[in-house]
Formats: sequence, structure tokens, C-alpha cells
Amino acid sequence: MSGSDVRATVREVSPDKTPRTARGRKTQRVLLDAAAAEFGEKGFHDSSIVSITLRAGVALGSFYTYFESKDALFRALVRDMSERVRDTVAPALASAAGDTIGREGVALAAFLGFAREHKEIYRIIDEAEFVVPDEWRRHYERTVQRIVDRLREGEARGDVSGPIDEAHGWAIMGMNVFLGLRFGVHDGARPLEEVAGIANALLRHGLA
Amino acid sequence: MSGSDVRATVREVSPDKTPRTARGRKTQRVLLDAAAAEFGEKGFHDSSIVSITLRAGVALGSFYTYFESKDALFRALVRDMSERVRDTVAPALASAAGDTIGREGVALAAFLGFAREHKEIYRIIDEAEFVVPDEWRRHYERTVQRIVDRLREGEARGDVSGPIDEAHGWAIMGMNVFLGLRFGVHDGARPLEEVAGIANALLRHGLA
DNA sequence: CTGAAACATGAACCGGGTTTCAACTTTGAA
DNA sequence: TTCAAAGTTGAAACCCGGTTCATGTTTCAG
Repeated sequence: MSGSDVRATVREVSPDKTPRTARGRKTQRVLLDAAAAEFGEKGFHDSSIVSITLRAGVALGSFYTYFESKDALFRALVRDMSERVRDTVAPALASAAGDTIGREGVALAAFLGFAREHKEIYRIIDEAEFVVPDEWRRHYERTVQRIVDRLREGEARGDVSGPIDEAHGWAIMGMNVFLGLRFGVHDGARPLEEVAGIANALLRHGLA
Repeated sequence: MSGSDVRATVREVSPDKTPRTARGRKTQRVLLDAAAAEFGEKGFHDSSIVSITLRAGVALGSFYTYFESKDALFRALVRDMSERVRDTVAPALASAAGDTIGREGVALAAFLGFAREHKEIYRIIDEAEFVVPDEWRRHYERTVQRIVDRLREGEARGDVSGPIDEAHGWAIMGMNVFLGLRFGVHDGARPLEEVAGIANALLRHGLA
């Protein structure tokens, strides 16, 4: 992170795969995009490096210039996707008015839209549970943390009746994830505002 | 289902793998149990027929006397697990007092306990999303249906404020699934009643 | 312009796993 | 008791895909 000293030291241990040329960066990018498409379509197991390099229009051997292994590639992809989800929800949330719970509905709507538009990304993150569990956990723990932070903020503001627990975060995230799967990925037709509205009403008043 | 005529007809098309002897039924059972353990430990991809037959103490070739393929075995297993979950929650629900929402909390508690006790089963169903999607879907659609039915019953009784939508079912199931993953499978220490209580309060009154 | 480092290539290595098969043993109905 | 069907066996056919490597090409700093 700081200087060339560190990088050099690391390189001695195991050769760094970071591209050093414009050409290299381009090839790596092409491979990542091809991989996203391949994994999204076929899943981890049925995807192959051969097929990915074919899609990318790159020689098989070149893959190993930029990635340690198939697993390492998948890990990099999950990280990338996780950031993309976050970067889609965050701006929607930033420009949203309303109270804490209403804003949570905005976040859900943004997520549902994202799921509908990027079904492949959704699938990649799910499969990470088995392929790269630590990366999967990292993704969901951060998501939960963000939800809990927002709710606690609302609690301080008097919007939300506390005390807010970690379990609230997991419950709400689980809700969102399964709604995204059902009405974002599988269904694709039902108005997302409708779904988000139902979930938000549940979150606000409960069912009693 | 009715007679030997039908079975014979089917057999002509593709040989039936159903055991016809006591010995055969026993061998198939042993294979299924070994498979459950293996898939639970290693996941679908890292599990192998060789290893499963080794665990079962059965020759490799015998596997194909009872199962079409590795996929077919996994499918049979998912079906089995799905039924086990249902058969754990149902009796708890049957003997529970309280209003509709309170009973939903009982169902969640039962499910959390099940998840904590059978981590391997939990994993098998999750991975089915990618290995045997239709079986996975069947499992979750039935689970949602049961939730929705219960809520609609409560609605008719005046326990629950309607109208109840399919989305409610998916939201609640998502909640339950992720709470099971976090506090059943991953955590293992936190009192499950506490978690179920938090979720149930959320379900009853919301967060406003 | 030059040469060392970065990059590209794809055949071949390699281990692994699923599935088949022909020979053999056990079962159970007649 | 008998024998056809059911079940058992494990070696080997078969296939596949991740990874390596020696060789050739391109880049870019000096």
C-alpha cells in the first residue's frame, strides 16, 4: 500500500500477478468480464478456464499471468460484485427523503432493481457461500452492519423503537435477499415498488 | 403407483432403479445416509461417488444399481431433507398455543433449533439452488405456501391485518433462513429463544 | 535504438472423477 | 431344489479441466 519496498518484498515470496503495462491491465479486465458472464451463466463448477479464455479471446496460458487459480478469480469477482451492489444502493439512499424506515424501503427498492438488472451478479454472490466462504461472509457482514448502523441512527433520532440488535440486521437482510431472488431474479414482471411497499409496511407496523 | 403394469411399462423405457429385495433396500439406504454425511461435509463438488461408496462400505459399481447419477442422488437427498425440515416444524406448530403471529415465532424457534442440530442438512438445501434448481424451488415454494396459508388463516380469524401477499411469505421465509444461518449454523451459542423473540416482535409491531 | 522485463501462446502434463462392464454371488418364487 | 432375476464387484474405459512450461513476441525505460 505504501511503496515499492513492500511490493518488492512480497514479490520475493510469491510472484505478484498485478499487471504492469497498459496491455496487461486490458487483458486482465477482459478476463474478469468474461469470467463474470461465464460464472453467471453456468455457475462455478460448470465454468471452465478454457471457456473463459475463449470468451475473452485470450490464450489459455495467459490466464495464469493474472490469476493464481480459478478460485482466486472467483474471489476477485465476488469482491467486485459486492462493491457494485453497495455502490448502487448508497447513492439511492443518499438522495432519499423520509424517515429511517421509509429510507430502508428505498434501499430495498434499489436493491430489487439491481437484482432484476444483474441476475448473474446475484448468482455469483450466492454461490460464494460454498466456493469462497470467507468472502461471502465478508459481504453479508458488511451489509448487515450498514443496515444496523442506519437503524441505530434512526433509534437515536427517535424514528425507530430500539433497542436494535444484530438479529434485526440479519432478519431484514434475509427479507431483502429472498425478495430479490423471487421478484428480481425469478419473476421480473411485478412492479418492484409494490413489493418494496409491502415489505416496508411490514417493517413499519408489523402484521398485528 | 397402481400396479405392476405401469412399472413394467416404465422399465421398458429406462431401467427402474428401485430396489426389489430387502437386501437392495438396505444398500440404498446405506448409500443415502453416507451421501448425506459426505455432501454435508464437503459440498456437492468436492464430494465423490468413490468416497460415498467407501463410507457406505459398498462397491463403487453398486452405486449405479440404485442411482442414475451423482445429480440424481443429490436430488433424492434434497427431497428427503426438505421433508425432514417440514416434519420437524409441523409438530411444534401443532402443539403450540397463542395467536397466529406468536405461533409463527414458535415455527421459527423450531426451525432455528433444527438448523443448529443439522448444519449439514441446511447446507445441502442451500446448494441445491445451483445443483438442482427445480428441487430447490419446490422446497422454498412449498415453505412459502405454508407460511402464507397460516397468515391468511390468521387474517380470517382477525389475528393478522391483511391483505396477505405472496411477498409476505417470501419476506418472512428470508428472515427465517438468514437467522438460521447466522444463529443456528454459524453462531451456535446465543439462546435461540432470544433471536426468535426479536424476530417475532419485529413481525408483530414493526420498528416504528 | 536496445535489451531486459512483461506479456502471450497452446501443447502437454497431470490428477481426478464419473460411468461402464463382464464376471460372479445371492435371493426368492415356483 | 432350481434357476432366472436381482444384486455385487472393482478394474478400467473414458473424459475433463486445472495448471505448467518452454518458446516466441511486445513493451518501454534509458
